[in-house]
Amino acid sequence: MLPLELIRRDPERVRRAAELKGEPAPVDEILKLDEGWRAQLHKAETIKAEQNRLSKEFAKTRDESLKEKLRQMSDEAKIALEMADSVKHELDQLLLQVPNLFDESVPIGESEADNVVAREWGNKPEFGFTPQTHYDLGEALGIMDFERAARVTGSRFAFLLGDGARLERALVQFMLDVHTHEHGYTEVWAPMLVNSASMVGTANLPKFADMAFKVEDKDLWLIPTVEVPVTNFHRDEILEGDRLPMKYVAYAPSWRTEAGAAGKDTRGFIRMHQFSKVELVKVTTAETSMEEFEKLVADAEVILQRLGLSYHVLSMCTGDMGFAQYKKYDLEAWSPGVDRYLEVSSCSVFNDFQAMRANIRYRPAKGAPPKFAHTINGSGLALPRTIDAIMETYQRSDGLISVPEVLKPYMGGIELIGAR
RNA sequence: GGGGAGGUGGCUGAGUGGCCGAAAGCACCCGCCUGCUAAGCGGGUAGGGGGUGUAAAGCUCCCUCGGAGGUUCGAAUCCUCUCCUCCCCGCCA
Repeated sequence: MLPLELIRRDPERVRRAAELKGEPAPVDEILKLDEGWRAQLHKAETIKAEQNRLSKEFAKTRDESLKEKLRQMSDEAKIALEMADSVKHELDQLLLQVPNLFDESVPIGESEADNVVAREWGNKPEFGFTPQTHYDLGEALGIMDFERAARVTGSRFAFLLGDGARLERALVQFMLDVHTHEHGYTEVWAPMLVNSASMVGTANLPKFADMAFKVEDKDLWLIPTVEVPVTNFHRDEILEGDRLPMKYVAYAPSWRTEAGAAGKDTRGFIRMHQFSKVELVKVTTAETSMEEFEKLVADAEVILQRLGLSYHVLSMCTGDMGFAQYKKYDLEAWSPGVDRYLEVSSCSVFNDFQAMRANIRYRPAKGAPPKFAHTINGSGLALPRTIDAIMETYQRSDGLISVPEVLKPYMGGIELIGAR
């Protein structure tokens, strides 16, 4: 969330950011409630101060005549504080609904059509035949099964089998190895259910409740991304400034309801209710966050480069970047079978937006007052579409799939996927 | 799942109704001392919010001892609920 103080001081800036993001922002209501809250709080605290003073006097003098008056003041103070609290509560709820500001470098725009290609890498592969889609290849080779998944669970789930399942496992291992050994991230194995406070911390609540699966009768949610438990790992903590940036990499499944995506990407291994993801998370300072963000994006790109996949980096425009993000890049891998780019990573910097919600702070120096941290995260990478891009890029005319060089050690040395 | 013990500042830990936002120790910071280091001596160091300051500082008030309620003029301390941790028993991959 944004600091109340910022909204007081510069409401116009907040309004403008919200407008360009296409998000509603209850700035006027907030300003009004803020004024009311402060007036009521002042009133309540005045009564409370007097009550505290007289109560101390009573402790000394034991003057019984004070007692009845104190009893009354106690009630008055309680009511006044309750009134202030209820306004503050309302105010806090509204604050959670205000979208983040955005960086100067973010392109202004309304939809995905306005996103800007920041850079491209690799050449789109040429085939002497018409390339097949990953789902045709996968079903023909018996390594992907959507039909049985629909029977066992429902739509937007998949079984991977044989070399397909192994490819998924190999990719996870490969990505984790690169990020831990070469990029200096600490591997994390995280809970896959989190409580509501954590969901609020990363801004998945209250706004995006319908995107996540909720456990019945419990205050637990299936993680829509492992970013949620990993970022909340430091919730309500004050970190030592010299330990920053904290760098984590976590592998976990993500669960999403995909509400609002009806009819979109219904074919293939693209938009699943459950998908694996290797996620990068950083907690850092205001001074270094933009630089650390660019480095994180580069760390994710390394995976695509090593896999030999052609991709481009999109700088997301204001209207397409989302509620909580301060700046965001999407990495999209070229998938010749479906003949389009598939999003395999989304990398965002949040400034202190999440940290304020999750109360993650750090002490810049010994004895200095704590400041809110900056949080960053990005996929490095999401599995299904990476698998799609590999299958489609490395397919052969006979319908078998070559194993990318870097994955061979992770695939037991096999050269071809689907060979029997 | 049953029984028991606990949750206090960066950490350890004392505190059973007002003198407590909190002893003591550790850690850390500033100063003194010392040829250097260690030791020693003196001082300082929780978080959040409101008001007042152009800002910072300062001053001042309010809140916070896992969380939410309650009793009381007054709660870290008493009561209820709840979450978490530890120990014993049972069950289980």
